[in-house]
Amino acid sequence: MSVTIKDIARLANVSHTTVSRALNDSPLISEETRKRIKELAEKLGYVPNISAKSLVLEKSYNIGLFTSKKIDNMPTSFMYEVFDGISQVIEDKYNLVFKKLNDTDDIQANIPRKKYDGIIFVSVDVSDIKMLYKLDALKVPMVVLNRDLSDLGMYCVYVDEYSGTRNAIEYLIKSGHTKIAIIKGPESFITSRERYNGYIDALRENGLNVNELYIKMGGFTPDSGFEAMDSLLRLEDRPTAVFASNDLMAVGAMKACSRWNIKIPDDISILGFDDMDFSMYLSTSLSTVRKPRKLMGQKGASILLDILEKGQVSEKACILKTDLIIRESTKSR
Amino acid sequence: MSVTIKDIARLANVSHTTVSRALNDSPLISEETRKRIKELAEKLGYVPNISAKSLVLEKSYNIGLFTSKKIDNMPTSFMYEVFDGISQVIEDKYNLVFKKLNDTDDIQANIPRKKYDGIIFVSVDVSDIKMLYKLDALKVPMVVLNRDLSDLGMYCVYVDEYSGTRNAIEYLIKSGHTKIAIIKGPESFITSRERYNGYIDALRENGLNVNELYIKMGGFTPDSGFEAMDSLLRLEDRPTAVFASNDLMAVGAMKACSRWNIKIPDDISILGFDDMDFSMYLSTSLSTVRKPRKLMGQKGASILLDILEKGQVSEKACILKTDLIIRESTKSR
DNA sequence: CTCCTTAATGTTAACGTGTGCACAACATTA
DNA sequence: TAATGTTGTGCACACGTTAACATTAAGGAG
Repeated sequence: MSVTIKDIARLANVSHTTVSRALNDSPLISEETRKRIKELAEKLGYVPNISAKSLVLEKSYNIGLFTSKKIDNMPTSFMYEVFDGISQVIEDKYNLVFKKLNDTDDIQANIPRKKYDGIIFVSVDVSDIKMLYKLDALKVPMVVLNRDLSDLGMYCVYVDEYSGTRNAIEYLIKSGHTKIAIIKGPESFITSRERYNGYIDALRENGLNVNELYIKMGGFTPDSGFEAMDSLLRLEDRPTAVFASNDLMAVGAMKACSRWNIKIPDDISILGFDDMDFSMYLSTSLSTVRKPRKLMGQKGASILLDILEKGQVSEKACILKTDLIIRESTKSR
Repeated sequence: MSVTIKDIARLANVSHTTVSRALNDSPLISEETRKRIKELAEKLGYVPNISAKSLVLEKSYNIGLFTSKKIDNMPTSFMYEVFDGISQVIEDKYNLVFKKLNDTDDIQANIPRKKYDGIIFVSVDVSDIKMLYKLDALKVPMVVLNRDLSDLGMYCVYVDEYSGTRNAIEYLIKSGHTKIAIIKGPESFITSRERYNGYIDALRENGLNVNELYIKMGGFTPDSGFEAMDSLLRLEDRPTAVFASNDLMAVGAMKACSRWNIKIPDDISILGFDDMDFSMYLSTSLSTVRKPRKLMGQKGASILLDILEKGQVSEKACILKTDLIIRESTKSR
């Protein structure tokens, strides 16, 4: 049996109420008793019973970290890095409870109000919106990561993928490329769309035509990048630069080039997105757009903590910037 | 305010005890009332208050997923895949609470007994043993992943990295290689040691000398693989095959080769370990040893669930096998 | 009809914590 | 000196649930 405030109370010759107050730094208690009780508690190795606290305070000390099943189509490291950032900020203040949700899941039944003091939702797919609405209806403080939903009044932390891509494509244009292809990510992924829009706008606003033949579908996996690149290389009029919507597809694309005996970057430039840990060390190191995944987790967590502890937060949305990293896989024309 | 068993009791004209019994399928209740109460509960959208349950049952419904800070030196996808396997098995039965521990952390204070019904510890570094002893002393059911500690009477699920490596090296030997180098992982990592031992024994038992010059240190990162390979290529008598203790270092090693204009696999064969999602799609696809990371998580979780729910489990240790995947980066002599 | 057994339900207490209210001791003001 | 304010502490209850024990009703055996 572990030590309770009643045990401490008995030994200190006070009521358990006094102990409770002393340990919670209530102003109603004299400095002297507070010190005495705290020392005693420390000595006895007192640890508060979370269940009892939860029951009376209507707090669970749980933070739900949710995402959709679609996350399985993302590179495995993505979720972990976000996660890592979050848990760094949360520390021991809350339990971080991870769950993959289906949009068919009954959120009302499985995510009861009482179970989570706050929610961090990592959104990857547009269809997540259904779940987000349901979660929002629970009236539990929530922060959405990886997607801009400030219009709906939700707190969100996301990366400006549009500008990130646009800058990258503009860099290629400035380097003399005019025939620039894109390998898109999964149709329904938010990041895919943003990156695609950045690509399109960069071309348009620099007076370049959008060539439908240069737009290929991919699935964020190396093999889809391979296939897409393969079909680009079959074109009579090949592009001189290819933007792969993520590094994993860029790897596949590079492999296709090596099959066709196409030299990177001499024959074709390749640009990725994400900057994964291996990207710098590919045989031809990959130029890419670095996305601050861990930082996104940290920001999201600290906003949620602000809401939970201070009851308010300075701004509804936090937008993070990417960095363009130029390595060996891109070259001027 | 949410619905409680007392609310249901009032509406059903029974005592709250009856409701509790009905919902928990107690044999003390008539089939008829059980059905009636359950329907009513469903209709009212009753959700049990976990805190109250926890308080009286002395159960937290939390499972701690712990690892050491050293995990940061592992490829980011490793932890996530293990994690993913675990949460697949745990489902909604427990909360999965992730925490990185320092060996300086006061485990007695931070991981109180009551807080976790069970613990899954992912061990990467030999020094983790200190934490494991402390955790074991809490007398909370625990399963250790990625390491054999059955000697200490702990439940464990791990991969036979020794045999995996040994088979891989023997494959190289059978392919005619005699000058085989290794790029080791971080000195204190358990997997590094197992893989190294597999390498050494494979050479010895096949009558090959162990050449100290062919043993290089690495840190499981691409750049360390690059450096190690670079120094191997400076040798007068170069190896004809290199075993990189993980795929990330293999990537770095391949880059070093491309800098030296060394052709893989014609001049040198490269073999990795892990089989990461991109390994198959490197320009020269990587031969490697596939490690069932997700499966390890699943097995560990199901053993823990058995302990928690059935009170016992068939076997203390579960050993998983690797697969040797031969691709383009290795070639016979 | 009485006594005993059994099945179904109710009564009450308990888990560990926080809080509204009451109260005592003491200090301040008029 | 009486009235009022301030400070520190304790009492009793509440939170939602389970469980030991008590009670009731019904049915069967004598």
